[in-house]
Amino acid sequence: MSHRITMADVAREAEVSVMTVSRVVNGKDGISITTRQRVQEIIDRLGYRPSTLARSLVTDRTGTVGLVVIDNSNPYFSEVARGVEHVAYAEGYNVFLCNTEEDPQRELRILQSLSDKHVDGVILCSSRLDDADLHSALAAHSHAVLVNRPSGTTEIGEMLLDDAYGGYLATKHLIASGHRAIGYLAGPTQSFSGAQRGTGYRQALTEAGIPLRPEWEQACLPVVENGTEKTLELLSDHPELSALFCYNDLVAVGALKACQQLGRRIPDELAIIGFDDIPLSALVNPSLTTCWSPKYELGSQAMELLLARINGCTDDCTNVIFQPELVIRESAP
Amino acid sequence: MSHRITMADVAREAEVSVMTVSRVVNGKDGISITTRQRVQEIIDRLGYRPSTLARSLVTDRTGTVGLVVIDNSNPYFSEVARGVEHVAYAEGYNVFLCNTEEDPQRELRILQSLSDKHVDGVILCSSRLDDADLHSALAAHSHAVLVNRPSGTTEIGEMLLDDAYGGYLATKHLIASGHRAIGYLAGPTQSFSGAQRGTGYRQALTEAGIPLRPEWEQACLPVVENGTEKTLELLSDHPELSALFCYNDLVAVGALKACQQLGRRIPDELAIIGFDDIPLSALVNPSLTTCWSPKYELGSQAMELLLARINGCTDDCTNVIFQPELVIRESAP
DNA sequence: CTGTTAGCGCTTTCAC
DNA sequence: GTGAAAGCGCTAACAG
Repeated sequence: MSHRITMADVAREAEVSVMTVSRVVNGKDGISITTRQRVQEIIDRLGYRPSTLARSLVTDRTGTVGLVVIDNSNPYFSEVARGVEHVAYAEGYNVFLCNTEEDPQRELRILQSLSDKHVDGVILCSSRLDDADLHSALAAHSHAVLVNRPSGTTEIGEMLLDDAYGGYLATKHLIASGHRAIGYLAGPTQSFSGAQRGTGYRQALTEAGIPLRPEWEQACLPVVENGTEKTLELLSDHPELSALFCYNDLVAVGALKACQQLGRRIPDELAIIGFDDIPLSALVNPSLTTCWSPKYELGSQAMELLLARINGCTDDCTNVIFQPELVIRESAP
Repeated sequence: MSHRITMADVAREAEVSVMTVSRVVNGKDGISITTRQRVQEIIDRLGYRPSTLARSLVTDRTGTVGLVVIDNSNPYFSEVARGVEHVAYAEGYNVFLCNTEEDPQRELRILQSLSDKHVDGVILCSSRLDDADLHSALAAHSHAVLVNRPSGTTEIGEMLLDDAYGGYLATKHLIASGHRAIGYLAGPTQSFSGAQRGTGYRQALTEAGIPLRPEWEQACLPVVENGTEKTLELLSDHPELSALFCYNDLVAVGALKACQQLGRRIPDELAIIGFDDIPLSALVNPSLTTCWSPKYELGSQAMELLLARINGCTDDCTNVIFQPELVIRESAP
């Protein structure tokens, strides 16, 4: 790398001032067509590219945003990320992808580092911070959108799924099939969606006149392995369970494996419902009944909303609540 | 956002020069212990954070890197990305994640935008650019590491898997099981790994004295759906095939589905081997025999190598070639 | 239409 | 030990 071409280089070559070059670069008017052409020619010939760094220092805009997720190798998040990246690319933005790995301290440090990098905004997906930490960390950011969690303030955008309704739908489906002993593998304790889905689950039971049994609910990590472990525990403690509603599809696949180990047949000896409808759920055997979630849209819309806010939109840049849909497959027909 | 605290603010409050604050912030010596403490106290009290933007403008270092992949929602790439992000985080770097979506033009534009953002380096995973475009696009970057593709120059780092050996291993395994009519679903035509795996496939056949049949090789997109389609085509044209080596696990799962449609039993009526060993391959039914690839390590090591190069390492910052390993499961026991 | 001046927030160099 | 001056590459505000 010898020397990066600067505006001064172009200006010298074109025998104009730096300001004139700046005007051409930014397509501002108030420039004679001939100068513009001459400068543009030189820009092209020299292969000049403006330094976004220098520009950012004065405009206070970087053309970057941060996307904070739990774990990009989880198919759910990688699909959300794809949605974000897709609209970011279309708008000329670049996105910093950061994994919190379920660690609130790490999440805090990430938010800090993104602020240090002067991102124009952040998208926080499934944050595991408590309200106080969340709001203080977000105070350093001019714009933010929360996915899968309400913000409690109009300062922060939100992109939500009606998780409670999803839990309700799933549980009702199980009840309609005659199940009354239905367990819930509830996901991480700090997960807002996990709590909401639990609300829907309980509402469906109550509506059906089935008494709630707290011991049928069990927290778990949102990964296959822990799904298997917790299912084994739950079924060992409560063999009477005839159905299981799972926090997400990964956990549900874990439950599937547990049943295989136990020789318990699905759906006859245990019906299982997952959540998210990741591609995997259609590919396992038996295939998974699940609640569809608009993963890609959650991401793309979150980015749209963030952009709207960055560009000064206030009222009509509305938050969105998506509705889940039950996808019926073999594990709970 | 009212007003971001700057060094000048701290300097004023501490009644020292900006330079002194800078020294404290950067831990440089040549400062009395008392001044250092006093300044540090004020930094903490004011919550001052240095502007990486301003710093970058003078140091020419941004603490950011670009990661370019085909599609982050492909489990292979999302795992590579996790590896990259993990070591980046540990070293205080942030990573821009970009999807090319198999589009060379888009890949070119992405590389351009990353250069505009002054990233300290880029990691290009499974680039689909031809050599000329690749090298001209990389000329704008001070440091680069290629994953899954040789660079042909010591200027650019490389992180490789011995793909030919993987193809050889897989094919040999099938031959050892008595197969002689073995097809190859070869992946995208511009894929370097696809070509290499093909080389290994052919070598194994030749060694076994089995004549090569080009019509048994078929390009395909590296996704489930196209795997299904191309398998249906291939089996319809060549029903004599008794085994199939697939570019990656997604294609192999696609082949699995094709067989289900056809009522062709696996592995008895068609043996299938995939590549990469993504989590999915152990979860489908029948489970997939495949070539394991060190996805996370490919990412983490690529980032380590890039950092070494950024930090001025020249000779002993060596490229790495990983060895694949055959993972035998049900689809080709 | 075009140029000049100032300054974004920091580090580098050199002086004291 | 500490500070003053200059400048990284650009844009905003005002002149002319």
